[in-house]
Amino acid sequence: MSLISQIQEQVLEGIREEYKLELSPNQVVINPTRKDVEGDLTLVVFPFVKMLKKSPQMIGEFIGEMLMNKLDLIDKYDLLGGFLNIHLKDGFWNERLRDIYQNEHFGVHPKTGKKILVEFSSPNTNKPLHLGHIRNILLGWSASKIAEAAGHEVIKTQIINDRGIAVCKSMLAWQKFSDGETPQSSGIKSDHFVGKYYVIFDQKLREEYGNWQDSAKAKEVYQSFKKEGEDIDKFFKRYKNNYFNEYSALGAEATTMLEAWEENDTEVRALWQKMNQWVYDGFESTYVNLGVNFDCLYYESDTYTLGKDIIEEGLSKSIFYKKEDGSVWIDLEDKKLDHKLVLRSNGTSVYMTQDIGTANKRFKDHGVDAMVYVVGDEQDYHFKVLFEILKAMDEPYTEGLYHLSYGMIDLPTGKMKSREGTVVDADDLMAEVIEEARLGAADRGILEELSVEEQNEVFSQIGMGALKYFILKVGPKKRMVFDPKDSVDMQGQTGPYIQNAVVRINSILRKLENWNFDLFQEYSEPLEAEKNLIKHIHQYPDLVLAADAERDPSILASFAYELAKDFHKFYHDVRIIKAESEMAKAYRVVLCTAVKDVLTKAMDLLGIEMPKRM
RNA sequence: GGUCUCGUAGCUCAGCUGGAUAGAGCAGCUCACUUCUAAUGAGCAGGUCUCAGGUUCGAAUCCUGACGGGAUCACCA
Repeated sequence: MSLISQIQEQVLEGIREEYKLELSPNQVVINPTRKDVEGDLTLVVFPFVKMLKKSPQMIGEFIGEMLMNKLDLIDKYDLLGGFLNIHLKDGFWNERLRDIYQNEHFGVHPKTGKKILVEFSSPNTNKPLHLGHIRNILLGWSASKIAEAAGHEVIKTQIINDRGIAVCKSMLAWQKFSDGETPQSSGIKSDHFVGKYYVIFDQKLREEYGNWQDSAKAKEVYQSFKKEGEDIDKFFKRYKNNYFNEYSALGAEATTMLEAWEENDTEVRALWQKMNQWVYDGFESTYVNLGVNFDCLYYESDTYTLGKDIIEEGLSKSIFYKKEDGSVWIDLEDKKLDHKLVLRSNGTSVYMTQDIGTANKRFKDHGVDAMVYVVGDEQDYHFKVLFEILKAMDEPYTEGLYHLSYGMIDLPTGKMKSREGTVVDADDLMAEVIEEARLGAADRGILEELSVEEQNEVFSQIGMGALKYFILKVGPKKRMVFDPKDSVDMQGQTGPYIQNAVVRINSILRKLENWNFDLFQEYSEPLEAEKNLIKHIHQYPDLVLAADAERDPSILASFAYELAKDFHKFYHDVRIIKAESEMAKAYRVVLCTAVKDVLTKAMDLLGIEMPKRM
């Protein structure tokens, strides 16, 4: 039981005995004492004033005395206004430090027996990964690591959107315009190579569309479909998708190719496999550089027909209803959502159908207790509907469904738009931050004794640390602005700042010649700065649970920063190797080691590695 | 237009289920390396927490409304 809940219990019991009043733990508000006030924990007395009809002073005295008598770990208390500040005994903190130092599983919670599937990344196979994917991947990875630390078994997965009209666009463009060029022959990274043809398709389509706009047919279309007062340019901008479907030769070819794919045409399938393999090879190196991997994969080409049987089942149970045209719908008005299509009138699936089927398949495959979908917030509505449908179907896993929704990333110049070429490419971005780390290190010339390989490893750890921290420090739900200049920053609240704290500790431990662990026990009056660090570290296991419950890595990002900050200050103010006594030295070595271990663990849950030196 | 979401310092962000004087970083201005790594530390300056009501001992936090961003409302994925 955590310290705070232990005290809460005691307060409840005390009030029960004295006042015959039954309260719940969340009515007893206990916070860490604010920095500028003496004490360790603060109990807010105000809520009791009304309930007990006594003055804050009297209640505070009562609770303070009662806690002093019942709990051995309390040194003293004082009352400031309606706030009861509790001081814990130094011995208490020293014991905590020893526990933390000796427990290599500190912050790793006992197994819960729960199995969680986390889906993230889930790219389309027509273009390379970009900054948006990076946020998704970092969140998914971190949420997975946090869930593991919270004691759950985690299966990391992604659904690869490897089929559909977008994929056919790249394929068709390559077939028509490449002259047989390959990633090997062109020297372009293979996923970028495929992306290039996706862009080419769009260019050719636009050319074709532009020419068509001068035709008589186009004029006719404009006249009959334009909105009141809409000028011709605006109209054609809006009409592009219709053009693609109804008039475009390229559009027709792509659609034909999609149909051929669905009919298992050998040639089309062979092309599809070849180009998708290029994409997968490219993705793989991006994933390796990001330091992530998956336990299992789902492919949309396998799952896109799933779900129809469940729709049938739902129809027979009257969860869905059929319209006259044969299309199938669900009415979610009582859930404050509207009617939603789950099967087209021609009997084919929509996105929702697949997702229903895929959820069931995953449950059958893995028997999971929970499924987490890391998907951008533009799909909030989709997931609300999906989860409601699964609940209506009374699937056994619906309690554990969670949409880890995150906000889009904006650039300082505005939104990322693939059409306008403002999308930040994942590989380019990583190369940039690593290069920046290299330049920073070159200035300082501190890595010279390392081999080239070791140096490269460090550059990559620092650069990626900066990038990952920059993204993960922001709460997932928040739309964030990504300024490339700031993202390579390595000072202040950044990944490298935290890494640097650990590197400084490494340096101390390297230079340390002898010290005696037994003397640690004899250092009985720790400094405020030392107690501060212990208090800080002590919170870590609870924060892992909080980060898991909220599915919010930024909780740990803030924690690591605050701890590193306290350590940097401590390092500046207090001698460690040349401490005033052997006892103090032993104590501080233990403390530094604990700080280093906890920082390393917290950052590991964010997917950030610690360099040996920097 | 309906629904959802966000609005905190010049900029990027913290601020837990309501609690003490709203915090960091960046940018700006000072200062500190013969010391265990200055990718650091200390300081100055920077705020009507978008606005208006309400709930209460107490509101950046909860409720209502307005304003301003964003998302979404396809037999697209």
